[in-house]
Amino acid sequence: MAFTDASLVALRVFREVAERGTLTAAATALGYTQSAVSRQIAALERAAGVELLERRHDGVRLTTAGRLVLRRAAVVVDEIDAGTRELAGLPDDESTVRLGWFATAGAWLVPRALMALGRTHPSITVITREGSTPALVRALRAGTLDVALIASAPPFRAPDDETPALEVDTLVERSLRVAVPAVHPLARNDYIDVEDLRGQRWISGPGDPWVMGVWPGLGERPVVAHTARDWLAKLQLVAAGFGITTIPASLVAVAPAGVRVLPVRGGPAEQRRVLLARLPGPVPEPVARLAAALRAVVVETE
Amino acid sequence: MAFTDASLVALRVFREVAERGTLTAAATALGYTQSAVSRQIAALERAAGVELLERRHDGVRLTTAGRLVLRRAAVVVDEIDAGTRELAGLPDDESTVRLGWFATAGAWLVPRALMALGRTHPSITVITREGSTPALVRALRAGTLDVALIASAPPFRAPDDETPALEVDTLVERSLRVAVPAVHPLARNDYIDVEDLRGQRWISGPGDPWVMGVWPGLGERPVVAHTARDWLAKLQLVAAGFGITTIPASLVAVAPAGVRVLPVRGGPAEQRRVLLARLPGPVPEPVARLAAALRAVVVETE
DNA sequence: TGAAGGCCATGACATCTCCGCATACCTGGA
DNA sequence: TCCAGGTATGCGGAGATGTCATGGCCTTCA
Repeated sequence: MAFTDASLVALRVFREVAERGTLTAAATALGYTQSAVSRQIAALERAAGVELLERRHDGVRLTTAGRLVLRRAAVVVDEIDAGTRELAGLPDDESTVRLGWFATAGAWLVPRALMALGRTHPSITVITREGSTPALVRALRAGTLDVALIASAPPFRAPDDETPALEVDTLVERSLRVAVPAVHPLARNDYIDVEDLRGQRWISGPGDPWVMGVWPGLGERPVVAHTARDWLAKLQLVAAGFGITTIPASLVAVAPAGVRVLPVRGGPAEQRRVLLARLPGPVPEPVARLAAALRAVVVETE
Repeated sequence: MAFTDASLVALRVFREVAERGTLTAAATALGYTQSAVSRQIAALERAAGVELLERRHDGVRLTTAGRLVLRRAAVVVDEIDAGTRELAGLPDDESTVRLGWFATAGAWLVPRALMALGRTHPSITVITREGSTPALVRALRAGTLDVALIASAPPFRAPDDETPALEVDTLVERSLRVAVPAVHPLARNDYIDVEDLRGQRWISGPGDPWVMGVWPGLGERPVVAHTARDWLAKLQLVAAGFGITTIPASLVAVAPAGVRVLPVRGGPAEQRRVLLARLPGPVPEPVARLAAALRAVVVETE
């Protein structure tokens, strides 16, 4: 048994696992049982003669050998898929870009950029997908995305520490702001003093409230009145006066009526970056066009 | 069932079939039965939804779809093999060149070039294989050879008519000569008149005697006393006085004692070319070095 | 501290795939 | 007409690959 005896199915499954970070998730994505995926991976590892995955309590991570195999698997699977299209007489998808984005980018940046790109380069097809930073990074490494918009907060670490390092480009850096109800006392000024944020009722995202939704560094356990993943929901909750929340400056333009978005003074600067990440290597022309469109939107919203 | 469901084994088998030109030959090369190969190909065709091979009485030929699939299969199989080496911790075989050659080139050109290359570029490994022109061309197309030495006779047609056309480079063009026993009456002069070739006893290669071994265009049924595939055998037969044979000028240097190699005057010029062929695309540096070494040998033997 | 819920591995079993063997079939050449 | 060289195919056994059900491990939360 050698790596030569690996099966295409196993390679496909492996790529999916690498992208999802979990055997179970990969299984449901592929319409398999978790058991089947487990066995496929086991078979692939037997063929490779090495552990490809590091099992952890919350899923799996690629080992060094796993990353090697992933690169090969991505090429192989892509080649097979390209052959499939070719046999079907479909055009080469050279003009299709697969873009991933973090939730916030979907509210303004992505649609604007796609509109602009559609006007200037109607021949470019863009397929997009929302995802968390780890999910997007995994998808880039698995070759399932060409490019991804990623959010980054201080201390602005690289999205992952694998090799080869992703090529990361800062699209924009802005200060974090706070969204308050228009009728809220804090809405009277054109800015908010950081001290006034203490004791407020917060609307945060799901999970760790410090991660998203609550002003960082307040040092107190925040009062989280509501949690919501969706920006529209959050902002409507704010508009209705149920609390306040942090918001990136880029969403100012789409804040609904009844919401004021204000900068915060005092305390350390809370910068947020929007990154454009992709695997190192030559940049296909459609990808460059899309990147340019994204940059243009950022600049004109400046 | 879609091309997506093709199996790696099937792709490997298919490449071998494309290279050998015969299911049976591919089977023995792979250690399979002909039956297994036939089924694998059938399965691949079912997956592709198209006939990949045109069945002929003397073997198979690739259809248009077959050529498409072959290109993909070569990439995929190479990728898997590269992954295998990588996992085994072996170095990337970037510095290995796979060279194919026709029988005559093995007597002088290939060993000389390898010696020279070994002196100037000891880090380059060359793996070689002898084969007929069709076999070499198929191997190039299957991605099993990087470059091949091919013999060519008038009217100097391209080695095949598939697309993309092979990149062919004429290494040398020389006139065909005749090897006669040193004691033969024809050996008295420094050349032979074409008329004197009539009625001679010939030592030809196997198969059609006009193809190799007998002077072309004599218009008579030649008297073939012996047939031999091997140059050493042929030349020793000549030396022993059992007949005469045609010989490319490049072998003059290795003709044994008792044999004279003479040019022929009169009649149309019988030119023979040695070609260097490879798939179109970028030329890896080691391949370029090898080509240079081959050219150098040709020039210095001029 | 115990229950729940996320993850992965694995034994049991049904099914399908794939190979070798033997054989049938086709075609061109002696 | 027979032979030689090719490919296709029915048959049976071995192995690969799914599902189901279960078990173990870890973290979280009440």
